[in-house]
Amino acid sequence: MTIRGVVVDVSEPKTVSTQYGESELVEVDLRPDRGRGEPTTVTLWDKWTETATYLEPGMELAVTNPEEREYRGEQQFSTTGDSMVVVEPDFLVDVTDVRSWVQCPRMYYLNKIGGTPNAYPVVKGTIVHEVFGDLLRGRDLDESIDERVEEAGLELGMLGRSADEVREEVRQNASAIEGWLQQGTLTEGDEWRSEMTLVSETYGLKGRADAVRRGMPVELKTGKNTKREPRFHDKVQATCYALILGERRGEPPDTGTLLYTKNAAVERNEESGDLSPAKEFSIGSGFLKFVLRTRNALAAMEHDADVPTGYEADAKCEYCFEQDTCMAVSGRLGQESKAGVVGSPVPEEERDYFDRVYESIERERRAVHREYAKLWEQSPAERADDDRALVNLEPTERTELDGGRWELRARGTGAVSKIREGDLVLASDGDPIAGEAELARVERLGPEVVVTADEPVELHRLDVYPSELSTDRMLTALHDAVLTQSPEEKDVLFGRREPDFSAVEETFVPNNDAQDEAVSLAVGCEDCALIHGPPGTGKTYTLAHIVQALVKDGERVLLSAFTNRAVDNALEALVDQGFDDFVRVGTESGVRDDMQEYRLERAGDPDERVAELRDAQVVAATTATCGSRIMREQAFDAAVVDEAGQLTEPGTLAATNLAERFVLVGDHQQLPPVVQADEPEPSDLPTDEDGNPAPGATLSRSLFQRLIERYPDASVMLDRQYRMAQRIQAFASREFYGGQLRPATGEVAGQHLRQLDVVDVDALPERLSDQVAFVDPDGRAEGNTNPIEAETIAETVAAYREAGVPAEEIGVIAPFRAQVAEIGKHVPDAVAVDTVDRFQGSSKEVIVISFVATGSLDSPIFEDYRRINVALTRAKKALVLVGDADALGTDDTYGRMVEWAR
DNA sequence: TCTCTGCAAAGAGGA
Repeated sequence: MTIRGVVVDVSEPKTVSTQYGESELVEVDLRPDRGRGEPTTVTLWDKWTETATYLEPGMELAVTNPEEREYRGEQQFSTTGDSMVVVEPDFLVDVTDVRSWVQCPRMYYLNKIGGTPNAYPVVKGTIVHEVFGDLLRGRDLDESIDERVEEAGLELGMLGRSADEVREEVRQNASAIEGWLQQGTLTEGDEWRSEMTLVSETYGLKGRADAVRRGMPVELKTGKNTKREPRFHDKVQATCYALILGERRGEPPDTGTLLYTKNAAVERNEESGDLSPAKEFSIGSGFLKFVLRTRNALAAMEHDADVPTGYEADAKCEYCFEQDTCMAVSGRLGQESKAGVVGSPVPEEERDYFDRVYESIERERRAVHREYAKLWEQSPAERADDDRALVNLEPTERTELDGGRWELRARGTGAVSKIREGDLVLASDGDPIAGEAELARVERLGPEVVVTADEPVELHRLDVYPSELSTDRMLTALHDAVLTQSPEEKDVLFGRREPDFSAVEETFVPNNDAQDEAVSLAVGCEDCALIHGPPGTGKTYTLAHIVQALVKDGERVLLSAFTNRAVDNALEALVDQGFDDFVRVGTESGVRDDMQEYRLERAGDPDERVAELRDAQVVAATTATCGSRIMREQAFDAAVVDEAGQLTEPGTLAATNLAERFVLVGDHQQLPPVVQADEPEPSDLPTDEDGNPAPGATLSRSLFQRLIERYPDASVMLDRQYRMAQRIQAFASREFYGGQLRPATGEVAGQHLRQLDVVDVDALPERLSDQVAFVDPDGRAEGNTNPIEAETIAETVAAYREAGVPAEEIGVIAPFRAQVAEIGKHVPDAVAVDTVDRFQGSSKEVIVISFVATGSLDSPIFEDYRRINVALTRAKKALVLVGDADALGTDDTYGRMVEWAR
């Protein structure tokens, strides 16, 4: 049994005499049910009083196996010898973070904001870990080493290491592993699992254990340790895994193993001590509790987004390898630090910005943690209608691939989910938490589901695997922007100076003034240029011209965007213009097939790989990839960023940090960045002098929008659109672009379906003969669907089809995923049916929009008018709005839309 | 019960 609730009060510690002598206690008042229940008191005894010192009202607390008693008619609880106390159990602490926290809380913080550098020990450690896994899977040693070193070609090249030298070093480490495996430690009955993904609901921990042998954790270290005992922080790490394994099995393992593989390379006469690589240690309940208290200290600090000072630990700073960094960061950000402070702080507005963005990112991190919680929130059966998992798969085939990986196949159920091909997912035997689960890559979806994974799991279920990668990368981008950029480079970001431009006389785009001005602005900018591209205005085409013009000036250019699709589209535009001297950085599954030939391979000869990147004049990658440790070391003259309106501030910074100056291309009147966290009410946000949210106070306001509002003179709006008929674009132009958006030519303005040879307009019903139509089907919303409306949509689509419009040229847009699925049942596959959000960026001759809502517009999805802007501007020749006129009329903007469409 | 794209990850060194 576990008592869990929100802390309302924490008493002062008291010392009392008990039958066992003096004991300390703290009483904590909790409200169960996430703060909704009646308050109850939990007494924390002895060492758990340490955890009480971090507790504050508002934090969540869980106590396992408490003693329950009645006191004056009230139910009270207290810790027992079997109890575990967990602070903020929903906050999932990474096991490696507990390890670095034990070394020094400030080291944890520095790692978190600074990211992992491309350092040789890290890269080598990774290779040795992979070889370890291969050996456990019974693979040939030499073959494994050759392949794993080859795979790290790019990283090794960046570090100036030769493959031969690395192979030799890895071989020495691996021989220690092999020797240990052969020592008889590995017997027939040994049960091995390598790289085990572990998540603990009870203790709020997650991580990947290097290996688990007979239920006991084995951690591999590529360093040496000639002491008898494993290093303390290594034991802490292994014990965290023991804690999680204990939750799964009822009883934690009593032994952990550390494998120090460099011991094998130490000369016996050089150093005395214990040279055996494998060191075992026993895991007692006291140690398990210590590890959990450490985790609690970390979680409590994260609750308030506090910054550790280093005084929390008794580590000696003068021996610390991070001392210089630690002092420099403290100095720049004005933080208190045990190691001391060096340098002077950055200006106050920059420190405030850092704090605000940091908090926004940490809110987002907590939202990702809640996604993890959904892994165990519901039983598999209940999840049948949940779109974050594919359940009830029937495993059909398991094939071992070259390199020891497995291809797993299963029969699907045809259910829809947010899982897509190429995604990284948790593949499991049906229970992703307590059962066998492995990280896997989705290769194919459909009637047959195909994934690849390291272990041959019985494929019954796939779950979305939440990732903190983008939050981590936003954080390092923030770090780099504030701490590594020069004061001059930061002036514009912090509103201290108007962006500078030098005059450009050349003509780049002869037949479109705004596009030409955009290219001139971009080429002449000294700081930044902002290109505002409404729907259909040729922003990708313009962007490609900008890249080419910069290249012609001898500049090294970074081309980036939020999505892989946008990056590849921009490259396609470049290829169309006859330019293909670029390198595409990204994962194989992310890059479109026709761009694979430009993709930078990671594997190969170190010198060749790194030369390919270093010598590239144009490098293209998503902003997430710009934050990777490889890209962070690249430098560019200019960064050109597409889809900038959909990027968070720190997301944008990941790209702009790498360049001297930047060009942002986007449209802040279309969809804003996707943010998972519930953001504070606008009234609760700190504001700037114009009444806008202060920079970075919310992630859902893009840097593009902030800068374009702050520096209108640094921007150009592309005002001529090549997509929509005049009649179709009119409403969007008026509502969202101040009437500035207009058709590029008379031909564009006068487009009509009758111009398509295959279409017989006379065959269309009267109400669909105009370019814009409104239909009220008199439907009824049922949750997020409206079946009657879906039928009307299907009839409308059928009418266009019968008149000769090809299915490929018809698109249907709905606000909700559920309605998308409903409509999908009634229209041919070739008709694209999708949510507004996923339709952004594409267009069709005919667009039919389903509004779903009846009676009123009470879903938050209708609150952001930018969503209707996107929906209405996808159509070229015909647009049909299908919805309840009364519901739409309850809102002024939607009401005007109906008036316009009728 | 609102919308959702990116990413793999991996860690040595000492008084």
